Amino acid sequence: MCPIKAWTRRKEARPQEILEAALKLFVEKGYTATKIEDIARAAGVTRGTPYLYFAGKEDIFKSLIRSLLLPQLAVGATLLQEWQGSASDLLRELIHTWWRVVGATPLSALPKLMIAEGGNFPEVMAVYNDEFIAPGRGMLRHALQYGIARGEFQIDDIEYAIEVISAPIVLAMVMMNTANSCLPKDFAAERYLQCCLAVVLNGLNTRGVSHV
Amino acid sequence: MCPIKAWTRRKEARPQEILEAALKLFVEKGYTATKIEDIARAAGVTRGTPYLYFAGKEDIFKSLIRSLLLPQLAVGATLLQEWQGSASDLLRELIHTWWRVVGATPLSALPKLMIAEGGNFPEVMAVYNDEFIAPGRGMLRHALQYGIARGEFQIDDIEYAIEVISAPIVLAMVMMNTANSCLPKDFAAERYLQCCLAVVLNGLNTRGVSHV
Amino acid sequence: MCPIKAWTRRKEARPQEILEAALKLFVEKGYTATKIEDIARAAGVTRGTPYLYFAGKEDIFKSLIRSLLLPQLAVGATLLQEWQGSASDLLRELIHTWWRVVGATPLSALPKLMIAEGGNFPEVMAVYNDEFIAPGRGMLRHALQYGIARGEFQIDDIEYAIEVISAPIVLAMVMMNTANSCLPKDFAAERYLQCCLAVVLNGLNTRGVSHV
Amino acid sequence: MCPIKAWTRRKEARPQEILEAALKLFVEKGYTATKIEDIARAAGVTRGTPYLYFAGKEDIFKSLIRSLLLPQLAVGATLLQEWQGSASDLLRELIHTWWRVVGATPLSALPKLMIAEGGNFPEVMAVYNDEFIAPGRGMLRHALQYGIARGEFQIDDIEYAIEVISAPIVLAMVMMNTANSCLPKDFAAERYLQCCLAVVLNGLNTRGVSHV
DNA sequence: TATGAATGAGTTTTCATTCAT
DNA sequence: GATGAATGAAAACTCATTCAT
Repeated sequence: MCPIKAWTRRKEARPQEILEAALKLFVEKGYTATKIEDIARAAGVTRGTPYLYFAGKEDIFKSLIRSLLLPQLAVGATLLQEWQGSASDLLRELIHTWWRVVGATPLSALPKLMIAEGGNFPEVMAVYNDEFIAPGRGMLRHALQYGIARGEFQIDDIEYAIEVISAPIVLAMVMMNTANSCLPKDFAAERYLQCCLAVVLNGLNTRGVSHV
Repeated sequence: MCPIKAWTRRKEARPQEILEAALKLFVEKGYTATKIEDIARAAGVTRGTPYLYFAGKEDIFKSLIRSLLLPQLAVGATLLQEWQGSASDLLRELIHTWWRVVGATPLSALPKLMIAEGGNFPEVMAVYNDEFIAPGRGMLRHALQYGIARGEFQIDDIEYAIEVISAPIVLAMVMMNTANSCLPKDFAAERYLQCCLAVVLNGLNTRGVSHV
Repeated sequence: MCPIKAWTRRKEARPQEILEAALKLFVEKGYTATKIEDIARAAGVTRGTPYLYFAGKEDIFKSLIRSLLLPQLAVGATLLQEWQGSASDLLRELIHTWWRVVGATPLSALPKLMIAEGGNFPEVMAVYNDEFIAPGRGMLRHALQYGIARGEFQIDDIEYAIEVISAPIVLAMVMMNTANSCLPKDFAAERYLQCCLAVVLNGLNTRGVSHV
Repeated sequence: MCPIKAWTRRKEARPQEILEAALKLFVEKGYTATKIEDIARAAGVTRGTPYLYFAGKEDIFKSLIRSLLLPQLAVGATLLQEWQGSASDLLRELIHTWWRVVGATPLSALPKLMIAEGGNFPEVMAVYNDEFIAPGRGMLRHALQYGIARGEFQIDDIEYAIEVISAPIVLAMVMMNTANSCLPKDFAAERYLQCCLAVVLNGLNTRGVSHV
């Protein structure tokens, strides 16, 4: 009825600020456990303000995912088209690009978000699968097939291999967004990717020696 | 009054039934989004009954994690102590045992549960890390060190390697508990593990040939 | 979280009590101005209880109208079928019956309710028109046509006459449900109906004398 | 800067436009269900503007009623003073004047407004009764007494007769302001008034014949 | 004057928890 | 032990009102 202190800033960045606050909290506490007022406060506004820009909590969630997903359309697809070198290097490049474009950005929150909340938002899950997961798998698939064609890779089961190769990256993104996760302290992304590629490309076994 | 009184007193597995129902729903919808009444109905009882066995919703969650975790203390530790063969075989054995004991049981729900809800239950997270993650990592670490000592494995960064190797298994467990996940249809665990071990042990590169 | 004093009564009459409280308040203050908590308190329960029986405020309103309307199906239709006497007496009988069945019961609240809120509930309005207004008009129409056929009534415009004849009754019902209405103090329904019928049947002009 | 500055300063009919918009919406949806922003938009201004002219929503409502009521003071009182002819004709004249001055103008919205909202605004209701209803009833009373004095009318209960005679007019005004009302399609006011007067003056019974 | 972003009190609605039966 | 009606604290959402521009 009688506001004590009215707004001082008026930005067109408001919606973005709200989405950023929401992302942080949804990732941290989950969708249902996050209160609108938490989001509002984290965005520096009051209870009613988010409703000026979004229809409600669910709309905030969906807009959030959408705003994360939209810029992702067609990323690094050119990388694959033009590649001339070895499949190993292509895979290295792909993984590093992936991390730069996804893992080291707010996008890295998506996997955790969708693991935790996807079941409650089937349509959002479908969009996520179609526009984020599927293209990513597609690129990996392309690289693996390229390696097989060159006689460089030997893979029995491509679909499963895609899963195996991407899992360390995905799980790292999840863990980076999880407090008290079991990730080694001072997680160094670069070294982790190196380790990941070393295992994936060469395996643990010492080169050329079969201990089986 | 009525001498028959066909009132088959419900077995004392009541608490267990409630926990099972709760596990299913917590995994499916998340902790906060799951209503006590949902749990009660799924367990075939009414709203008030869970409170006869548990102090409240949070107690159900904690009891649930505890009941999953407790039987796990010291599993397969003997495997490691007595192993005589190759490190590759030890790793194979370890992974398969892990899947049998965890992946193919209700325990497989734990990772998703803790990813989604761990942030809201730090103490539970701590227990999970201490009693589930740490021992698992410990066994993997042991196997890797065994392989290094035998000159069989070459690993620069053991802690990261542990993460890389376990990620495909963990993520598979997560996906198995996620509706509309991106897992390939008709996921065949056994073949997936094979693929996983093939990559981890030998890498993608064809044996003995360096394309780098 | 910790109810001080739990319920003492537990009735199946609860929904009815809530509807009665709601009727009183809706008529008194209007739909939007009536708070769920008002209804709850007037029904002797607390905020949450109405939601055990109704989906929400709108459902209470619709259920209310429905519960008022349902018993009305086919009322006094028999009166018309069997009538042998004069049309004047039929009209007298009809008006008195109408008052007894509607005007002197909670049903008398309907006209005011629909005048005030019908615009916001078009479907409810349609039901009200179809099941309450239309049958009533139908009976009046029948009586007037009966009178015309007998050469007893002379009416140029039946539809408008129906309106003219029913208006005093309807408006009386509205006013009876309006605080500080302009109805004469100590409104005596019986005398009002007499007056109404006197005017309608004989007009104000002294019998047989034309002052026009 | 720009010398043209085609910024046609909005006429000072602003408050009037706001009241007109408010009248339309209050009648259509009710006071509480009408949002200030609805009114503002309908008046072609924005949320804040009504507050430049009115203290708040309630003030808009009261100003509205006042602005409708004020011009009504002493309307047609002269008609009564100077009448020389028959009482029937006086009544005819009165009813037609009433319709012209009230029924065919925005004033016709008043009855519905007061029926729906009067209970929440007792002071407004009092003003309405004193300045609108009472004078109207007074004029009718005067005409009826004139007719009785002339031996032209026979009326047992003047106050009730006033109600009976005015009800068709009042209810017509209410219905004209109600969407989906049960009024016959293409309501023709003039014919309705004729019908009304025919019934009121002569009754339904054929002249001079008693069927009772 | 006019705007419209922001506020925050007030309502609706949900649901964990209690307790008479 | 079990039930489920009822509670009431808390969360989602609305909207009259304010005020910097």
